[in-house]
Amino acid sequence: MNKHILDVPILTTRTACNPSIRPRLNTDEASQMALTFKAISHPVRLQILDLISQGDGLVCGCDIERHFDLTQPTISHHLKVLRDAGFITSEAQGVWISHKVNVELLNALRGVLSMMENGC
Amino acid sequence: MNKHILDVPILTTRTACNPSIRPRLNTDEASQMALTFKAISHPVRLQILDLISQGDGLVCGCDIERHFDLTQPTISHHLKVLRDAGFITSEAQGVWISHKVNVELLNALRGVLSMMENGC
DNA sequence: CACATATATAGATGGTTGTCAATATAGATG
DNA sequence: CATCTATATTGACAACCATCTATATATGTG
Repeated sequence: MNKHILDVPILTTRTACNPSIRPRLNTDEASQMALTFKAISHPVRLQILDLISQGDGLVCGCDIERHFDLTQPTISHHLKVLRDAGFITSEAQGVWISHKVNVELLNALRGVLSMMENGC
Repeated sequence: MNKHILDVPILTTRTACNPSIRPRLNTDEASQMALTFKAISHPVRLQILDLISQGDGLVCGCDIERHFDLTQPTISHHLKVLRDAGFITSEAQGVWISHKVNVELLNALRGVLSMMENGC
């Protein structure tokens, strides 16, 4: 039961240890998904997402900047990365712009991780 | 109800739009988590993880290489990244090394995403 | 023991990313 | 309208990353 599939006689010239596995993610899907994960693969962006998720749709850039030792353009850049990847939506409210988390995307990512757990 | 918290009189010199939000992730936690997400922020590594998750602990490197147009050292590198981040464990089984997915880590990541959804 | 196969390591290189300073835009208000 | 505040854009630079080629290690087999 703990033996490798190659313990079976090989007929082809090219060895095939476990020929039964097939990619479920095609290249395009995997690339898209990688871009999505990349957007939250930065400590500052994770913390920004953390902050925004607590704000009930009422968090502006200046609320965020206050928590970091980074310049305004850098925070603006990170917000853009999160927005472009679909993690947040931003809406102008007079002078400031309020941000909120896109719950659907986070939920979809949880589904992907779940698939990798089950193997099916 | 849809008004910003700054609609309240300001007493300090520095404006505070939404002073109530606080980071729940400290810098170390966020950095660690970012490294973890970074490991799956690459299309090839996502596809490798996908393949390994289907193999029931019986997938070797050669099973993986076959699915990509990449050299063996490159696949070996990606496997190392996944292993170092804790996504897979690898066990020598004679000539080959069989890989399996670390379900606990995937589950923990789902918990993080869940926290970002709820805001609590 | 010689050789084939699976995997790892080292070093080089081109591409991407995070950050900053400087500047621009645009809404609100005295 | 002049000014302040919030945000975006641009361009530069250093750090990091993915990939390759070449080579090494180690296990199994004739």
